[in-house]
Amino acid sequence: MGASKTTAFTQADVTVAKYAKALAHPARIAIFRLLLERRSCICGDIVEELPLSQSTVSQHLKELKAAGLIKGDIEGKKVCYCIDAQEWKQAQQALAVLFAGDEPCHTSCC
Amino acid sequence: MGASKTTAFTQADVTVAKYAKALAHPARIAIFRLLLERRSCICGDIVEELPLSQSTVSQHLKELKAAGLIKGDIEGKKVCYCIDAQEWKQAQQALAVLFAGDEPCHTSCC
DNA sequence: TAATTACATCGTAATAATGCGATGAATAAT
DNA sequence: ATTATTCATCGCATTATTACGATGTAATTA
Repeated sequence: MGASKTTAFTQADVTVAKYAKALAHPARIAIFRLLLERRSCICGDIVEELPLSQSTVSQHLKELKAAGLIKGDIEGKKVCYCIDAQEWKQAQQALAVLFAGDEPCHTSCC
Repeated sequence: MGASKTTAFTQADVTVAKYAKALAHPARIAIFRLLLERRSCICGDIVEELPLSQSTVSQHLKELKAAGLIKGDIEGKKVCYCIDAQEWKQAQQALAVLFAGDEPCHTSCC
């Protein structure tokens, strides 16, 4: 196969997995960090920060945009990317389920 | 290609991406949630909770184990899985970088 | 010992992801 | 108008992921 059985899972699990998948690549993490650090939006300067070709970076940006995590506004001939604050808050809340209990395992086995 | 250029990225970014990748599937999210809820370890009861075959679940467990997020201890003929508390704390810290600034974008473009 | 149970692994098939060069579209500069 | 810049998209090759049945392994049970 190769396609995940998204039908049979919880909507919440699918959502969390979607966000995790969007961040499941070093390049996309780097892009996201850039957009977090320089709170202001950046454009294709991202390409120069990454060891990837322009087309590859564009593709990673597309995936982040598909997940809803970032937005891209056209500014003349440049494009300005920034984090979608609302969606990112939703993502944080969805991911927060995994950060709940911080206590170790109490059973005998481990 | 198909292989990510892990060489040219920050070690931190590679690490975060590794954890995100491990959680980038609804089945693995479901497994992880199960291990969080029932704080005690579970074994192949996981298979009955998921709409996947035993071999597929075993593969997902393998990936979570490869990322270091869970451990599996053999108990007779059953195997007991649980979250690796130490590694999970490291993962939380690594992922926390993305949860830093919660202020919206201040520039003109968005 | 033989049969059963609980998992892991192998083999296979289908799909997705990664990366890049080439091309295209739109705006800015000359 | 022509050229250059910025970015997106297409096409291709390569590798990774997902899924499952079949098989193997180790421990338990009959």
